[in-house]
Amino acid sequence: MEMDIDGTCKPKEKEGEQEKGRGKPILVLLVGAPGSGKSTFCENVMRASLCPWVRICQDTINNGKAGTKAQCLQSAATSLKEGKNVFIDRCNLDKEQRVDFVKFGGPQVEVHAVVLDLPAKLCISRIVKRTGHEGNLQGGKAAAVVNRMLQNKELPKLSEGFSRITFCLNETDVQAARSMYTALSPLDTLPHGCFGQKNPNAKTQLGILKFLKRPHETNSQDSVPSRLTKEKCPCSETKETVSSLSGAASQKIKVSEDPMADSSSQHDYDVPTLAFPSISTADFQFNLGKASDIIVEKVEEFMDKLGNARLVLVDLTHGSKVLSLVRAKAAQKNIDSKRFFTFVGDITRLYSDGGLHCNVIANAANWRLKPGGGGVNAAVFNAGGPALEAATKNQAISLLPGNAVVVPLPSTSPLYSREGVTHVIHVLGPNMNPERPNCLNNDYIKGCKILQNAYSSLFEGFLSIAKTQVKFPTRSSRNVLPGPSVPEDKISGTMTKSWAPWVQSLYNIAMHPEKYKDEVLEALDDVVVLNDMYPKAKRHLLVLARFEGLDCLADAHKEHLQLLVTMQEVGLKWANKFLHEDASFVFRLGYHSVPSMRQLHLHVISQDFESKCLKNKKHWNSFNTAFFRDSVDVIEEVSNHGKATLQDNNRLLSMELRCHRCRSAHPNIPRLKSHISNCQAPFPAALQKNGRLILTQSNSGCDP
DNA sequence: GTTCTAGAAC
DNA sequence: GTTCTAGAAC
Repeated sequence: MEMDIDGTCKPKEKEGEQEKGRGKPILVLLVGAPGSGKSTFCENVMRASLCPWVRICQDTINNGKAGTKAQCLQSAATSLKEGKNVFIDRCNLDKEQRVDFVKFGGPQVEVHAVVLDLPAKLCISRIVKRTGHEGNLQGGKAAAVVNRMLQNKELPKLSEGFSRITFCLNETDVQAARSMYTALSPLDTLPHGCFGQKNPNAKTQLGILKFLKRPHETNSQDSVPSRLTKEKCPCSETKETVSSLSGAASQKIKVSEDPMADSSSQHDYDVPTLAFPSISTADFQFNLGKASDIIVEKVEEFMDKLGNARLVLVDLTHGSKVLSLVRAKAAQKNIDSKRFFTFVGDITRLYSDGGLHCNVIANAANWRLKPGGGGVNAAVFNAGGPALEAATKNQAISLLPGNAVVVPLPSTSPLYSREGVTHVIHVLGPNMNPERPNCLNNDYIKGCKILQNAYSSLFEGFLSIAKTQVKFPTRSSRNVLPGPSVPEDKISGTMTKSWAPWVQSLYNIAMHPEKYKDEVLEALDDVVVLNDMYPKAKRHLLVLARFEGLDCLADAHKEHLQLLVTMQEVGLKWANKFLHEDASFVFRLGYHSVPSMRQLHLHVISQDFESKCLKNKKHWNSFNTAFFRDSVDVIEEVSNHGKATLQDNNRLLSMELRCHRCRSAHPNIPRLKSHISNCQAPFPAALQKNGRLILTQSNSGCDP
């Protein structure tokens, strides 16, 4: 169906219908994620409309604070009785949330929906702007929440009881709908039906709307008054989740679904929260009384260090013995019930099912850190998906009882996107079950100690995350050695930023190669050798410097000369090993002028560039322009001038694509790749000097 | 560093 | 309509 701005959007003016339509207020249910522009929509209509409109916003209905759905319903009833039109300004993303409002419809009231089905990206960017936080964390959280909400969205249907539904898929649609409701006079009605829904005709419709858009209309983002941008988000639906701690009286925590809703203090969504299961009491058959003692004792010990962060003990079942024991003991000790409480629910669905956001969850892991088994471990690995498995493997391959390992969760994991979990901490507790490995045979002296250690490691792991989530770690560890200080703005200012998490992996490997046995090919005192995770050629290794504070080539100075030589020697050794296996290989050893990953690393790369990981211009040019600094040249420069020359990255990385052998130019990556797979031209003369190319004697015959 | 995706280029 | 790039997300 098409939205016909010129025709149907105009109010009908037939006399008979006027009579019928008169005195029949409209209730418009806005449907959309946070940041979709619901409040702005209402405000704009209300400012120019001749009708009496009331905006009922769940976030402000309670004297400027978030209220309940019931309050919204009550207020809507009153306004409709007074003959006013009503906007219901809350997310209303599923049928269940809408049904009570639709019930207002009937001979006295008409119920419409306006669906702001805008791209998630746009909503997220608005939320980030609105909250004034430019940081990655806020953006990431907003993204996680909006994505989660949109994943579960249920678009309204006429069958729910709406007399009219207007779908807006972009800003133009929003404007059209806005003008339509603004133009509505008290005597008008709008045509019934579904308008603007995405369907095979959607493209035609958008075309028409674009065409109809008047030239003087600015886009709606510009026309948003600034006071609105400060306003809180309109859509929270407050869920009440029962959790209890303080003995007899069960305490309710309110968790708003909308992370951006303003509350007097910091919003729940922003509070670092660890959800953890009771360790060892299930399959490992640890005594419940002793375990609950240890939980409370350890929680108490960590309370002082927690700040505003929270700990939540989670169990799947109501009437869980551990939970009630812990509740009673915590109440006895007067532990702050806002920062430690218990929760009944699935630890992998705390947010989606229970409305409780926990950015970190603990897993009662097995010693192999592998999926399977049963209980919490199976559930967590299952929910985390392959991304969790891979990320776990990155951190450790096994765990001893009493220890914990923190695993940052990739955004590809459903636990991240659906639940907003950024880290999983695997914990291994003591085992009293003779059927399971490392059984302690009821030695509770040992067992208690191990369980205490397990909780200590868990909580310490959580604290380390909570701290970094407040702010990114600075590179305070650099420049530990005496020597010339390194200017912070190394090349075009790109290196002054804090290191984002993904940038750290090489650093972690360099500092703790023993934790990465699967990846590391060779670990020496000064260097670590590993395969590049995304090799850009048949053979592509990295030689990492094991040196704190040596993040990139710009950090390399005279005092690192010996290290640079060692890196080259080790790189050569591996290149020669490969040449021994296949004499047709040709290698180059060198550094990127400005690397993407932290920790100085030497690339050892075969010159076939035959790899599906080589995908774009930047990949190619980073190995085939002056951006790539040959190790031999770097050593010479550092030796002579105390530093290596670095080349401006932007220009070089976006240069045209040229074959590294014959220097012919190619329009795109696929064509280049197809060319280099056949090009047998000798390498350019400059590359053949000074040992920049590593090849066998017999292969060097291609030299003209 | 990768992944995702809109829209340019073909 | 399909392929490819470039920018933004993480």
